[in-house]
Amino acid sequence: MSKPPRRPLTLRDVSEASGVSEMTVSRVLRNRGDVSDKTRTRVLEAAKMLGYVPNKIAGGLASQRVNLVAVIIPSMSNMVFPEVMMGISEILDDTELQPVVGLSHYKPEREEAVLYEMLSWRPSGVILAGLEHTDAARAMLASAGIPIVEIMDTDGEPVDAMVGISHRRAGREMGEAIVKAGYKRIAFLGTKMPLDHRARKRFEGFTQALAKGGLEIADSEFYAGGSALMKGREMTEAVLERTPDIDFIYYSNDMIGAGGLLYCLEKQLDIPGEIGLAGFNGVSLLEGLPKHLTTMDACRSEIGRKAAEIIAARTLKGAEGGGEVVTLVPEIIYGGTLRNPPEE
Amino acid sequence: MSKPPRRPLTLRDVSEASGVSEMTVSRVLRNRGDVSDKTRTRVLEAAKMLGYVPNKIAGGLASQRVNLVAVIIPSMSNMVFPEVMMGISEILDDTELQPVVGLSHYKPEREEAVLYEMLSWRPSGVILAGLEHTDAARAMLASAGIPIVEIMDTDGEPVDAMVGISHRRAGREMGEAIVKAGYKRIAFLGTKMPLDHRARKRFEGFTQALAKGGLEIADSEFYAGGSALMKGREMTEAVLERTPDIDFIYYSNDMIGAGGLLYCLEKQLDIPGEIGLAGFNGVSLLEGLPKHLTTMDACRSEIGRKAAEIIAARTLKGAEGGGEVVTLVPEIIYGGTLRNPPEE
DNA sequence: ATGAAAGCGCTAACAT
DNA sequence: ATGTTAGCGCTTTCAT
Repeated sequence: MSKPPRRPLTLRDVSEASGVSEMTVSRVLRNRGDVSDKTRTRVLEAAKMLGYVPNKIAGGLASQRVNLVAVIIPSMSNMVFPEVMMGISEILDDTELQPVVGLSHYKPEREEAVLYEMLSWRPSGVILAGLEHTDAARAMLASAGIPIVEIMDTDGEPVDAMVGISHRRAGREMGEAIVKAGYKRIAFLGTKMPLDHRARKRFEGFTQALAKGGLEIADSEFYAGGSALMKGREMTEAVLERTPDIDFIYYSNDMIGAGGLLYCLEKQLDIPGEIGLAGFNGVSLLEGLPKHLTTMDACRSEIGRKAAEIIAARTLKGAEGGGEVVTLVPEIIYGGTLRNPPEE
Repeated sequence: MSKPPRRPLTLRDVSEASGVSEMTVSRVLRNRGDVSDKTRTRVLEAAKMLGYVPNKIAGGLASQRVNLVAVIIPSMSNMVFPEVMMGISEILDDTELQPVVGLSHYKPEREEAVLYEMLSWRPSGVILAGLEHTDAARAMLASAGIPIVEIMDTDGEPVDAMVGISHRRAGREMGEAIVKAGYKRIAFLGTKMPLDHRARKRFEGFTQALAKGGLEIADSEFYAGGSALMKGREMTEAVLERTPDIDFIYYSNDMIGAGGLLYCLEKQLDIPGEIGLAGFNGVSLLEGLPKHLTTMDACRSEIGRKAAEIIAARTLKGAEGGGEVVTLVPEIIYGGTLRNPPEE
């Protein structure tokens, strides 16, 4: 029952309490170098008794190494980035590295500020979403002298390494499948986010595939904010009223897709005959809906894992590396809202 | 187009480039102390040109102050903690403080390890979920010498400050509302998590309220893992088959509640007449379902905001404080799945 | 308004 | 296996 110390404990305190030099205490606490079992035990006991917590600020300064990995993502609010985080943690949990997360809210200037802040902690590596950044951010990344992995998207030039999928291709493939299934009057529903480059690239790939099939987007609608499920429902209703002959709706994410699906089920529309639906992401959250939405897996946890592996390999194994490119290939997950192609 | 420096830049580099002492450069970069406009401009230009990023490791060691707030939560996977995080960020964004998140995965030992790791960075404060921790964790918290705010739950004794709701009371009030509405055969569906103390307390309060009304839980089911929406559906089906006279189901979270709601709608059950349903959390994610689930707001972002305010006030305004207790009172959100009490 | 010196708590490098 | 010394890059404090 000793009262809490006013001054935080230092190595010196443990050194004095155990009668061992600071250096040896440091070695014990870090499991580095040869220390006799007897000394080790004594030090550990003293440290525990005092309630000593090492000061990584001082340690980092002295060793010039900080086991932090900066992770910068746009948001936490739609489950895709939390899943990426889980993939990252899964790998880093087996190492000494620790992820530290920062949010950009899809704003490049904010991303730049967060990056600056994080780099000032001298992390061992940086993982950040997307290939589009401010010039200043790219400059900081390029001169940071640590592994940089840009994730999610591979349609562009990375500063260093990149891990992701081609969203252009993802949109194109879904477009091709829809065209092939014989749908003609196709609508697109998405988010109103000029800065969501990945959604934009999917949209581009999608329209491109339709064009190749001689089709154009028959209608489209974009939203911002609010409950995605409800927005999906509302936008679907709006589009179907405005353009009644729509026979397919491609949603830019599964959540609004689910809202649309629920709406169509309620209206007793024949899915996928009368109307087909598809989303994007493969959100397992939504398993359990009355009917499964056809969608495309964005390989989120795999992306997190690969990115973390690159950082870990270069940081810990001293592998030289640099410029790694990992392109994952998403596949359509058929869920019963996209009909089979007509027989030849 | 200068090539990236091998050695990270230091204050000295900026000092030399600008012809101003390190000390003055430091003052400019921190906006502290009097510096002439001329000097300031010169320093800022030099720093920008070189691409200098301050070293907070060194700064933190020298100043003995680190603007980090450690936040330890169980998980990111169910939207409740991300919402708490948003509340925290909302407040801290207006200050110099920065949140750093660690996850405990509902394991006390893991929480202890994460806490130790975070305390070793000497944060300005700690926010952590729940009042139940290992003895070692409580000891660390008690002797850390910084503001500690335990959040979510107020049914217990905090180490220092606490902000949350009484889950016991939340469960009791929902139980009372259900009893008052005249339901008699009441089931409970929840997660199989002995370490989720808040769910346990809600359950306790709930059974207590039923007991006061002369009722007992008629059936119950618990799940672990998997898609909550689907589990809600499956468990609802199981319970209704096993105990067909069930007239109310209380779900421990809105996600499984939504799954149950979708199942009941599909089976064309009369809600809330034939069967009533209620959840917990007030997840706006689910607005857009064909029928709204009656639930209870857990005040998540408000909890985050209040907790951050306590840390900010004590850290920045030097307010002495200590032991603040903020008890928020959640209210039932009626959504059409709980019938009105019978007329007297 | 600016500068010089000392030192934050730890670890690398070099003894012994 | 253990100890000693010299910083790591900044900020504090005290001068000027």
